[in-house]
This record gives sequence, C-alpha cells and structure tokens, in this order.
Amino acid sequence: MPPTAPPTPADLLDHLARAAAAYYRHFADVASRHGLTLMQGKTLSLLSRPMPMRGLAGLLGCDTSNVTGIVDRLQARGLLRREVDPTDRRVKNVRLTGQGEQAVQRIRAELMSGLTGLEHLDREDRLALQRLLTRVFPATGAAEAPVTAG
Amino acid sequence: MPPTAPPTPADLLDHLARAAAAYYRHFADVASRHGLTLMQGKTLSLLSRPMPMRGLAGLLGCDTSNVTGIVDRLQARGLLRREVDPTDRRVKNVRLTGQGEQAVQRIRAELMSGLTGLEHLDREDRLALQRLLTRVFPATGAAEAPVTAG
DNA sequence: TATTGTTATACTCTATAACTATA
DNA sequence: TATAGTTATAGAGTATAACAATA
Repeated sequence: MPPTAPPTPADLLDHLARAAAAYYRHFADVASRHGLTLMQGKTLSLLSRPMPMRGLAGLLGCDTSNVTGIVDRLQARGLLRREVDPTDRRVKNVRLTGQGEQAVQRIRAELMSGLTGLEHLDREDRLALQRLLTRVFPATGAAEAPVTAG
Repeated sequence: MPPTAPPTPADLLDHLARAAAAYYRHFADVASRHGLTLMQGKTLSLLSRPMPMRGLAGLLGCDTSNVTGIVDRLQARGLLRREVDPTDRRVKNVRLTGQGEQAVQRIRAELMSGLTGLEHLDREDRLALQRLLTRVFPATGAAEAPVTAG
C-alpha cells in the first residue's frame, strides 16, 4: 500500500455526501421494516418528550402544515396522540403512546446494530469523530437538538 | 474546561444524525436558491458524465419510474437532455446541457463555501475524517459511487 | 393583534403494475 | 424471453395561503 494521501476539501465533501446518503438509506430501511416512512420514523424518534406541533416542525425542518398530516397518520396507527396544553389551549402537545415508545426502542436498536463500524471504534476514534463532525457541522440552535433520527 | 469524555456509540449515532441532517439541509438550501428540489440537485450533480436512466435510478436510490419525472422536469428547464444510445436503442443516456453544467458548478461552489469548517481542517484532520467516515460507512458497491449530492 | 394549528391547493417524490420498444 | 424506459395510479411529503380558536 502506498502512503495514504490526504483528501482535498472537495474530496471530503464527496465523502460526507456518501456518509449522509448511507445514514439516511440505513434509517429509511429500518423505518421501512416497521412500515414507516423516513419522516414518520424521524418524527417518532424526536418524541423522547412530548412536544408541540410547532416544535416538531422546527426539528423536522418543514412547515407546520406538513406536521398535521404526518402526525395524523401516526396517530391513526396508535403510535402517538395529541394532548391540548393546559396552559395554552392553542397548543397541542404530541406524545408517544406505549406502542410508539416500543417502536422507537426497536428502531433505535436496529439503527445501532446496523452500524457495526460505529461500535468497533475505540474511545480515541469516537472522540476524534465527534470532534471533527462538530467542527464541520457546528450546532446552530434549536433545530440542531439531539435527534437520533437525523 | 474539564477533560472531554469520549462519546458512547449511541452518542455518536446522534452526532451522525445531526451531521447528516445538516448536510442535507445545506444541500437543499443551495439547490433551492437555484430553484431546484433536493432530488433535482442530486440528479444534476450525478451527471459528471452521461448516464442511462437506470444508472441514475441506482445512484439516486429510487425506482426507474421516478427518474422519468425528475428528468422530465430538468429537461423542460433545459438543464439536461436525453440521447438514445447508439449501441442499444432501448437505452437513453442523460447528459447535462451547457446550462446544466454551469448550474452544477455554481451549486458545487456554494456547497463548499457554505461548509467553512471543511476548508479549515488541516491535512491530518482531513485524513482522519476520511478514515473514520469510511470505517463507519464502508462503500458497498455501485450505489456508493462518488456523488457530491449525497 | 398575534400565535397555534388546521384546511385547501398544487406540486414533487415515491413504489407498484402494466405497457412499449427494443434486444 | 428479457430488458430499458414510460405511463397510470395511489399515497406521502412539501410550501403557500386562508382560516378558526385562543392568547
């Protein structure tokens, strides 16, 4: 093997593109095995705590009018429910049902088990990857909150 | 500052999710500034060389029937054209027009300039990021060909 | 008045199945 | 027969604008 040459920033852009595509392909595959679309899987994964429709829209990166339909379909399948906020009757907080929580747990487990490369990284490599990702994609605000769904 | 603790694999999954989301948000923003959807931008970026509809479907990760519509809309805007393959008249090779090539160049430049963190990485960090991404998302085949679009 | 969520609308993306034209 | 691409169809995601209920 010749000594590995460092990639140019343009090369790295391609690597990031492949990685992002691979991540979403994997996520969509896992969601699909549960009869869910990518957006439905993302939505469920965002609900570790109840959240208003508007907050969900922010984290999903789409308009609030879209969330109505996405939540409608998940609610029709019994995976979540709307609850009127007692302090502001305009707000509807979306909460996972027990069935929804079980689905999220299974999805999370399948996501991890499918990325064996992730579990095989040693402590130093995990730290390095975290540092590099944070430098390339610095958190910008609320829309960047921790989301397994991506 | 306390010494940084290494993230768990589960933590890293969240970081990857955020990075993937940030990449696509950025790509969609750039495409949108050119009046293109995410899929349209990805499609154009894939056409550094002419490619059959079927190959495009493979790289985009969708059914061939979808490609018909996506290519239709890009063709209607003069960004690419279909050419019947002289060696197999069933095949249609899709090729960027001059206008399409210009659009791709502008999109690529905006993609890079928006990721300043990428250009600020030194050689060692670029090599490390490439190595880590490759380990977590090993290339699996044709569908993993270099694609700036992701 | 301003805000939350919904509805109506139109467009894009998506897979499945049936079709055509080639091979 | 098999393959490349299209069409038809139905469902899901998307933004915009208008709306009802609440603040």
